[in-house]
Amino acid sequence: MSTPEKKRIRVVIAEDQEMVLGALAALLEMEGDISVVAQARDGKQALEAVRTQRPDILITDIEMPEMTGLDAANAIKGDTTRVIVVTTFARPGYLRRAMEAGASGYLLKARPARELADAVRRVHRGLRVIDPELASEAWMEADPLTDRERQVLRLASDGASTEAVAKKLNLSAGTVRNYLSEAIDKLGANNRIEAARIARSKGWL
Amino acid sequence: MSTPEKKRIRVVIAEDQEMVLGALAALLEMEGDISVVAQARDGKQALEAVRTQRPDILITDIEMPEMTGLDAANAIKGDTTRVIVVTTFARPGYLRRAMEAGASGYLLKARPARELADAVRRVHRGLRVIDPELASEAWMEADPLTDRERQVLRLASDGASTEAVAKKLNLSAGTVRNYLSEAIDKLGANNRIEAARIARSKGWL
DNA sequence: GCCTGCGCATGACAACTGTCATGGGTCAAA
DNA sequence: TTTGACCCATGACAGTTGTCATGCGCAGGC
Repeated sequence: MSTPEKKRIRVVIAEDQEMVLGALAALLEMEGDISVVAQARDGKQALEAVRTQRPDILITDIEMPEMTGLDAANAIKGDTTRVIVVTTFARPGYLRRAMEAGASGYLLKARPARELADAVRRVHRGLRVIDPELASEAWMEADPLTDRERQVLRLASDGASTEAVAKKLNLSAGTVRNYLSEAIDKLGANNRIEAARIARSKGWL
Repeated sequence: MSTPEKKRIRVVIAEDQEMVLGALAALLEMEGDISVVAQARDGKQALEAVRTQRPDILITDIEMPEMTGLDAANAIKGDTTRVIVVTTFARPGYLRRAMEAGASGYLLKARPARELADAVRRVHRGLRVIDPELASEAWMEADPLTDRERQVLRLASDGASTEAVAKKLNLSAGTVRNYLSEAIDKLGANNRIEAARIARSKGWL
């Protein structure tokens, strides 16, 4: 082979679905200028891999066990390794948090496979890559919920009764009802179920 | 290359996330004995591809727009094309429905990437491939819900009030409450939210 | 220092939800 | 043809949920 043998872009991939992880790695390895130096199954593994491999780029999913990709991104903020978040979800809250965590890219799994390698190259060149679907301002919509409201809503949306939520958080039942009521109001919902659905769809839960 | 050039196993892949679709295709194309003859983004496209390409094997995701992978499997039941369902979810209801739809394989995306090609070969040889995690009898647990109960629960779990569900289904509010009550009882839940969560986790919703 | 936002609480009322008893109808299988 | 499963309905009751007014304490911004 007469490959010019320039230094390849060194990449670590984090993704909790083994099959997808392997497939994405195979995809990137096919590119002559990219090398996958480690594969991680969760956020913690991703962190370790970044610390030991010092890759140019970390490609990470968001929803993973142990530690989310967003938390991992936060942990390596300021590092020389740049982060590209690759996720299923077009949620404003996710994008916002990714940006706050210093990510250089936010790509949806709904995009064609070839865009991944492109994104790697662009980010390596110092550019930012935001999925076009998410690029508009509207997507940066701020999360209106307070921490407590979020906590309460999360538990309630798992099916816990007001009473059960109160016990778990050491609050009075009335207080829990107040928080839920506020959350429902802020989200323009009619009940806790709708509120949870809306919050989740925006990436606020 | 001195490839013996035997006939390759002809495969169609259906998966709604473009990036994953492309990556899986790349993964399989790397195998010398497998050829991806078409890529589908939803169940309808999968059906068309199977009709026109007459592949040996259809690899399909379940949750897709237009038509689920399970429905697609049902539609080509009896065909010479064998079906391997590849999904994120270890839900008994999904496995059961896949089997009833005549699928030859049920594989989780949590499995290593190399198992996909293995599964393709085994199924091509006439074998069945069921993910080990799903193989036990317990997973075949039957869905206790009636059609109406399922419908009502689904709508209610989206946040619709009893009244709203009743309107949508042209039922009286009381009837809806009865169905929900039965569903909650059958699933051992304490309220509609928990009931929906349980049903969903089993693949019954 | 004063205001604002947040956390937490209570009480009261109205609305919604879950349960139960009871009864009607259809349809398929035994 | 009888039984059983499913569909649909009503009414009544208790329990849960959502709303609102009101209040206290605490921290950060101005």
